[in-house]
Formats: sequence, structure tokens, C-alpha cells
Amino acid sequence: MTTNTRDKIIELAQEAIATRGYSAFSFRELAAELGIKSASIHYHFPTKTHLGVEVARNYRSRLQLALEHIAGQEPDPKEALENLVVIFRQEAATSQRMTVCTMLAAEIKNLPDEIQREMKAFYDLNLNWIASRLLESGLSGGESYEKARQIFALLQGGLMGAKGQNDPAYFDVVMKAVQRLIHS
Amino acid sequence: MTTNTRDKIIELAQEAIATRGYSAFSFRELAAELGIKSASIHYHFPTKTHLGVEVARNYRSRLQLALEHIAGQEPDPKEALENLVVIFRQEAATSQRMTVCTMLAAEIKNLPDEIQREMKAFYDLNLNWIASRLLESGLSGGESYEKARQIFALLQGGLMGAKGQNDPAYFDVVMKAVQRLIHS
DNA sequence: ACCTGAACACCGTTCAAGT
DNA sequence: ACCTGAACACCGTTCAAGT
Repeated sequence: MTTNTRDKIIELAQEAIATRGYSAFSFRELAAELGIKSASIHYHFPTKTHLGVEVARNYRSRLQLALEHIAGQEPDPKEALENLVVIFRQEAATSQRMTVCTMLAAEIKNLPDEIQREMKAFYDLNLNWIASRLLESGLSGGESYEKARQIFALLQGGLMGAKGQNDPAYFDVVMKAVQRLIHS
Repeated sequence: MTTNTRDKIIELAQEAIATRGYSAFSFRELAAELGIKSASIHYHFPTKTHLGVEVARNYRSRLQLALEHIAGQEPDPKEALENLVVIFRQEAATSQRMTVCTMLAAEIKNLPDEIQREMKAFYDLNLNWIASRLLESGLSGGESYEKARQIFALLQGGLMGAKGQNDPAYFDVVMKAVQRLIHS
């Protein structure tokens, strides 16, 4: 069918990284879920690094599309920022996709260079998009730069706290501070 | 001397978890740094879980002392909160000790129950202390509860962002938002 | 009391070999 | 084009054995 082995591997790896982390998941457990041998995964992805890069790039490109969609659809920059919060909440609740990047960010010092570069690009994508919306809303360049980092720290810290406390409400409480930053 | 093997193992493990994560560090690499065999580490810590718990507990008890010291020394609750920010910044800059808990928080779903419980206690310690200071400063119980989570999310998100962007200034920019939350 | 060597089932990776 | 079996050096863990 359309769902080939390669795509299934990426999806399983995504889930595994989100829940347990990059260095904790194994080719052998992925292979077992797919009904093949671990050596077969190396046919699709020569090394674990290649697979990790693909997972990160996969998610980043999907987020980029979503961000472009919001910015194109919603002319009010403050409303666009509210939509970003909604995306983060959904991703956090349903899939674990958002968590992939929080996991990789925490592990970053242990990751191969290629994945580190991918994560750096992920930060830049988010920070630049948030700062652009803040600029549109009338803030100065300096203010936008600072506030973008504060908002993103709240998003990441809120996700980690909700996970650490095993309490989705944690994220929502933290998001109230984001609202205040957006509308001030 | 006073520095026995057991303490050295904890210190090395602490550093290893902070930089690479719990599942990424190995007994064999610790043993090599100590000039002993990996089987010898199991004499001091039966399993990796025991060592992980000890590292987490070790750091948490030190933080608890520091928090009690601040609260006892500084009667002004807002100044006490400022001191907490200073502690986080120092720990982030010099040792990697603060990062231990950010790492473990990210990996939490993959950790043994005992370490998960230790992390939960770490969150409670921080959140309750922050909320207590906010209560003293005149906020209501509900406001203190919410603001404590927002401040802690900024602290954790700021640490992760500084690491992910490899830029210590990231943390300081995020802390400006913490100041605003403290003095509002 | 503290350490070691050897074994176990795990891991990523390689490669010749199968279809 | 896709998968396998067998081998390699790694991992946590156990345990009998050394001092």
C-alpha cells in the first residue's frame, strides 16, 4: 500500500523518541513491532543518526507548513500567536510529536552533529516566526526578540512540566502567562 | 581520603547525566574514569536505578538546604524569589547540576519508578517553595499556585533554550519575564 | 571491604548471502 | 528491491572468586 516500511519506521521512531528519548529506543524493538529483523532497518536508514535526522526533519517541515498556513490565513498577528498555542496543546495532547523536539533539545549534547543542526533549525523556525508576529503587532525588533524567547520558553517549560507532573492542566496554567505576554 | 569511591561515582554520574542523559551514560565509561572495572560499581550501587536515585536525591537535598537558607535569611519574599533565579543561573553556568533535573524530567517516561518519584518530589519542592513566597508577598492561594508554575516553566524552558541554542544569554532574556511575574 | 573475570542477554553496525 | 544470519564491540547485570 501507500504505507511503506520506511514510513512506518519513521513513525515508530518518532513515537519512541517522544516517550523514551533518542538514546533509549532501539532498532531491535522497532524491528519486532514491524515483524522484521533489526538488520533490515539498516537497509532503509544506514545508521541511527540517519533515522534521527529524518524524524526531526519530518516534524520540522510539517510544523513549517502549519506556521505558514496560520500566518497566511490569520492577518491579526496576536490571533496567529494564539493559534500557535493551540497547535502546541493539540500536539501535546494527541500525538507526542511536539515532545520529540523537547526530548531532542534536552539530549542535544549527546546527539550527533547532524541532529544538533536540525534542532538548531527547529529553534530558529519557531523563534523567527513568533518574533515576526510580534513585530507585526507593533513591537520593536528588540522587544520582539526578547518576547519570542520568553514565549517559547513557556511553551517548552509548560510541556515538560505537564509531563513531569503527569498533569495536562499544568500546560494550560502556564499558557495563561503566554496570553499575557501576547496581549501586553 | 574523605573522597571515597562511592562519592566519586555519584559525582561522575551527575556530570554524565547532565551532559548526555540517564540512558546514554554507561557504567563502563564511569569505571574507566575511576580506574576500576564496571563490575566494581555494582558493589557500591547494585543497579543503574540505585545510582540514578542517589544522584537525584543528592541534588534535591542540596537544593532543599539552599531554599531553606534563602527563606530564613531573606524576609522579603520577592527578594527571596530573585535569589532563586540567581541560584538557577549559577548552577546552569558553573556546574551542570541544575541540568540534571531538566534531563531527568525530559526522560521521565523512560525512568524506573523510584527515579520518577524522586523527580516528582523535586517539582513539588520547587513549586511549593515558590508558591509560599508568592503567598507571603500578598497573592491569593490560586494566584500563587498558577504563578509558581509559570515561573518554574520559565526557569526550565530558559535552561533548555540556553542549551539548545548554545547561548547563555537566552537564559537571561527569559529571566526578564520571571522578574515581571515576581513584581506584578 | 572492595575489586575482578567470565558469562548472560542486550545494543548498533557490517556484510555476505538469500529471494 | 528488500530482507536475513552471523559476527563484532558495546551495554547492564550476576556471581563465583580473589585480596
